[in-house]
Amino acid sequence: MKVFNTLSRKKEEFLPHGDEVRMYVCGVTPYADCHVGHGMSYVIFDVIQRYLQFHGYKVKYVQNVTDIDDKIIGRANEIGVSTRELAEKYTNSYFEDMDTLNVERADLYPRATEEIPKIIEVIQGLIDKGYAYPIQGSVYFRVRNIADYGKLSHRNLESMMAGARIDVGEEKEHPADFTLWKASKPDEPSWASPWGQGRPGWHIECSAMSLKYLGDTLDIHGGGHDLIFPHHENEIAQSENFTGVKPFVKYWLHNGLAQLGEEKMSKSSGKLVPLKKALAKYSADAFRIFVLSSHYRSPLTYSEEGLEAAKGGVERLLRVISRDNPTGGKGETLDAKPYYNQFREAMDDDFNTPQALAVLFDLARVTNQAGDAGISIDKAQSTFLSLSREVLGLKLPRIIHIEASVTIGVKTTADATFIPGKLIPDKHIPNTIKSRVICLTEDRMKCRKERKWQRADETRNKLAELGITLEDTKTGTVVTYKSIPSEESLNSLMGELGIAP
RNA sequence: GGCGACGUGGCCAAGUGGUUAAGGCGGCGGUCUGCAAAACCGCUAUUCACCGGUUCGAAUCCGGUCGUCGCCUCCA
Repeated sequence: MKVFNTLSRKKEEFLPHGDEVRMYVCGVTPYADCHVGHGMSYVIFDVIQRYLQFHGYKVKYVQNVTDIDDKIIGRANEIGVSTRELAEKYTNSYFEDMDTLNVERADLYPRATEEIPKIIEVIQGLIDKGYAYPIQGSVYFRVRNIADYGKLSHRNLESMMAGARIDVGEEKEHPADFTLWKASKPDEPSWASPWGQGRPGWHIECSAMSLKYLGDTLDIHGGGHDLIFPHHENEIAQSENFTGVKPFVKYWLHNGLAQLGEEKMSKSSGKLVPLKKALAKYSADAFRIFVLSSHYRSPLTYSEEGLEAAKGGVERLLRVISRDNPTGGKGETLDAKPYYNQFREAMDDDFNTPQALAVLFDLARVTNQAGDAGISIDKAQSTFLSLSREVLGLKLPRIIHIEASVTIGVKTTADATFIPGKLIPDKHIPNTIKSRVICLTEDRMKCRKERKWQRADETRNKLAELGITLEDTKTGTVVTYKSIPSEESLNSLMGELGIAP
């Protein structure tokens, strides 16, 4: 298995140093709702984590929550709540979104505010070794002493100075020195430290938490491409010089950023789409397919067209697993092994999910072909499900067929409650609605039997207008709810057709 | 200014030296169907931004041009 390492800018053979992969991914600063860029990033690392497990690795996955920083303080003051309340609210919102997206929980979500002792320990250690210095209640990292500073972002101090965009803090020895501990103002949340009341700087909590929970060397450290500098660069400086152990991280993985139009999606630019908004309109499966159909290191331009395309793809996948296995067929069974192998090969090559998806769609086609030809597809379907659900984290709910009745001599399979774009679980459809729809469906079955095509088509069209599609198959009619209609609308339709409720 | 990434069919997107350039969405034609839908079949890039070069051979390597984006400041 090969992964692209930002540090070497090369694909490298993935060799974790223990029997457990230690993985750390930068989490959120909970001061606002997530946008689709966050969704993209966490879906990607979710798939990476899932694939590692699928591959047979044990994974210990830690993700931080930076629940104290300038933005949290600013926002909390703005709306008049405590920083704790604000962070709590948006941390919950984050988990809500992750659950919607079917993102598996990390093993641990340490909070910055709960790790102050470890943070102080690391800062003190750095001071003791001469890598940091306190001034007026704050502590700064002394970048100049680090020979290999810039190795991750592939830049050096001189070229950074040439950019001339670095603030020259009066207190700092060098403009590139960064804050480890920030002296607090009287009205700000603060913690006691050897340097006075204050709070952690931005980068230090990740070093402290990863060292505490995963040890001196991580196998994987992930995050958005925008974190390479300064965040991850500074983490390396802090961690390696505190522990004296190199490397701090074996493999640095960075995902490309979500873009809106031609620009990067970010809170500061205001160019963003809230994740909740996207997920109100599109299913988690559609979102995941959208994200995974481009390579994780490439930027991804968010668009409704893209989501629509993904939605269409989900529908195909959904139908494959919802097919009945042909019975009384030729006794042959479709062998999905070659597709399984190709899928693994794609994922082994730096998590090439677009390629893996292509394999899945190929498997979808041959499965449908086989099903049409009366060849057994149950093995293919289970391979298909395992790859799409376990590895890609798709939900792919099976369209369920419920035997409604056989009153008219034709097997009626009603129900089916899922739509590819947006999921409506069966249990969310009221029985009063279901019974009316079944009634209408049975009436239509009768019409079809009596060759009253016009009336049958009319029922189908009217139901379609109400968000319910009917598909006639050899074994019956499959009903799919794309939205839940009102009882009145169904009553009036039944009235028009002269059907007693 | 420094560093980096990218430019593949109508849209999205794999492929990075050698079979007919994956896959999805969309479109067109067909099979099936009472008609649809779904599924399946066929067609939809002689060509990979442009110009040169290396090579027996390049979308893939090198040089240049144009265009887009990212980081260098908070950011997944």
